[in-house]
Amino acid sequence: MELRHLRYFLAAGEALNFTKAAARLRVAQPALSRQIQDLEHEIGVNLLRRSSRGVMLTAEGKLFLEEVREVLEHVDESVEELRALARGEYGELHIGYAPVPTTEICLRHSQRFKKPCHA
Amino acid sequence: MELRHLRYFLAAGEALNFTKAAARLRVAQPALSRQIQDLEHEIGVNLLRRSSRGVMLTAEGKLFLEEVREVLEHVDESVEELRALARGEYGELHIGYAPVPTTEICLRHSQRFKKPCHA
DNA sequence: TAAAAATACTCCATAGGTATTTTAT
DNA sequence: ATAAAATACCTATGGAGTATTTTTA
Repeated sequence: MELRHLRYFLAAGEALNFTKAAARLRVAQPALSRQIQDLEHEIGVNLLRRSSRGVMLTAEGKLFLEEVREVLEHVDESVEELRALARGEYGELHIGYAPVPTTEICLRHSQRFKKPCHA
Repeated sequence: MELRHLRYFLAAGEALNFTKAAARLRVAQPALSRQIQDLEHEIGVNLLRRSSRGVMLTAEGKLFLEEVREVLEHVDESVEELRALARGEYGELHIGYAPVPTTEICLRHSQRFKKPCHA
């Protein structure tokens, strides 16, 4: 299982229509269909009920859709948090030596530090 | 980004040695190296510091490793929960009609229902 | 020089595309 | 007859393997 399977399932579970979901994902409809078939086979559970009028979520599909939303959000948030840390906007501040300590020293390092300055 | 990148990073971040991590993942060492390079390029952050003695996590890498652990655990748990639901071991129980209702009716449906039976 | 990671290249598995068929309304 | 999903088949991207080079304790 890869994030692709989860992203595709999320799109299909929201659109409730493979053709529209595929368009939103910018892939062809059969590609989406097969990825979701593969996902269902791998986990061994039917997530969607197909018909010529579209798609319905099964009870299992409803549960999994919520989990998938959380997982994908968690991934996105983690990456954003990581980039913010790398830009130095966020994280712990370690000051070992501060001549004539004032709050100015803290402000020099970050606009967004969370803990109160004890320097 | 795919789960493969996260799984590989987790293995490398735990083993702190690409060769050993690759062995654990049952892939060749260059395959692991390239996937992690790709991951670092995609998110634009160095996660590991390489040396001929092995690997160190950067501050960013430490943070991300924790998030990745949670994400992968969440995925695993979701799938297990889903399979349990499909096996009928878990989930809500809806009874619309129950002639001569007794607790026996509830037990017939599930060994593991969580809510008390109100039938 | 030994141990580990990176690079070069080759191959192939599979994701994705197009065309078509099946299905249900 | 129409709209949607499934199937068949083909192509090609990129993931993974082997061999080799680079790097640094």
